[in-house]
Amino acid sequence: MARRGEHSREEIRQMALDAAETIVAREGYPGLSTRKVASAIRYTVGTLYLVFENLDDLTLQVNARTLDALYEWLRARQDKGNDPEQAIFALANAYVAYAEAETPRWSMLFEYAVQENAQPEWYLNKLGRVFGLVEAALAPLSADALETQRIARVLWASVHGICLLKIRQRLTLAGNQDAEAMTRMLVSHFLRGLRQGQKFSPPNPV
Amino acid sequence: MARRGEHSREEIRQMALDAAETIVAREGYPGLSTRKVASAIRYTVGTLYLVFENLDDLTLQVNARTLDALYEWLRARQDKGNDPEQAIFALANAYVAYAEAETPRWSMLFEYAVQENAQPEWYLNKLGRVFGLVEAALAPLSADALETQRIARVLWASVHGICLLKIRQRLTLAGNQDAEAMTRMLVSHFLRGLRQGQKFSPPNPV
DNA sequence: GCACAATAATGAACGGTGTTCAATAGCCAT
DNA sequence: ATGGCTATTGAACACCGTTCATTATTGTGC
Repeated sequence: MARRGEHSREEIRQMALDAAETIVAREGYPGLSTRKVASAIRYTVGTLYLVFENLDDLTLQVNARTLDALYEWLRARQDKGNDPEQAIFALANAYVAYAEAETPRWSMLFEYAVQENAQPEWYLNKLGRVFGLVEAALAPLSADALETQRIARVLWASVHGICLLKIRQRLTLAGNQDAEAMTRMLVSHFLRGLRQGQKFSPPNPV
Repeated sequence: MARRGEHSREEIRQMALDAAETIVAREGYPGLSTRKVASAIRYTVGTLYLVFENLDDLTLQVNARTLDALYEWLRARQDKGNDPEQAIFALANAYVAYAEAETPRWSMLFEYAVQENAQPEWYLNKLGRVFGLVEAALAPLSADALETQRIARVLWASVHGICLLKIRQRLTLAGNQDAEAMTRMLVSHFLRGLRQGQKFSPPNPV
């Protein structure tokens, strides 16, 4: 038996999350199991259930860490110049690069099917923080904050879709163009269309 | 014991796929199991393994059926008018509508993580057929078939990304715009940008 | 009509999974 | 030193995918 009180609950939590990340990195999300995590941190399954509600909870917390890591990754690669298009390119490329560099972790964000969409608010906030980076880059293009948010959602969902295609299908179906070319096509056309549209309509359309 | 030869292999295959679809519709992909399928068709697990390689194989064949159904769904809702933008809108809305109407089946297409990307060619062909509809709608916008294919891939990956956001996050993060508004924003800006870009560069850019 | 060979179908067995909770073992205060 | 408190355990339960020796049923040849 592990010595009583050798680790605090919080220490065990961190150890478990570390172990889970290692397992996911090596075997992917399907390879993650309570028994593997428990034995990796030299505790038993029972102990895990004192710290996590269940495997879903553990999964969500691993994903939360991934969102934090992704946020920092994107922030470190931001283009702080004045050209919004350049800034968006930089973000999109950084996003695709993260998905490539940390494919299992990144995949797990979406493979873990959220039943009944019960993502807690703190988790949605972490997601929102990532979207916030996109909004910040887009802000110069629109005076309206709500409109900026909408544009950011649409654009980022699209970049994500391309990223999925790259990672999951290895671009078999993408006519051999790479993800960078695809995001460039998407972003440049979308932003050009956006600017053109604004020329002929008020900046805050109803 | 089921009477020997009561059903042909092919009949058992179809019964199993029907049963699997019902289970997925009711409980989602995670609820699918060999034992449930077997008991639904009043055979035992062993028999399933005479007809399918394993559960992955069965899953892939369910997905193949979904791709066929999706193809027919989209084809039935095509806009055969002359306006490519209208045609793309119609396809995008039909795609989102299918995802809404058949959420578990649709989700399963992506929840089933293809390890090592071992999708067989016949499966990729079915996927390609769906993309083909998008290409056909886009064809009037570009003389170059390869370019059309690339545009279709980018645009459809993007529509898919928006669709994912709608289904998985219930648009919590999309600033309450609905998926139709998002796809309209995406498609209209993207296509406007595309047309504008072509004004200033040769129709077949190098 | 009967025995037999061929084979369709079975289901127990194996090693895995998430989850629970009575039992236990280690620490602290007395 | 002892007893109580509780952190930790791990066996138990109900599931899972997969295999394959066994069984049951059939059509065939006599």
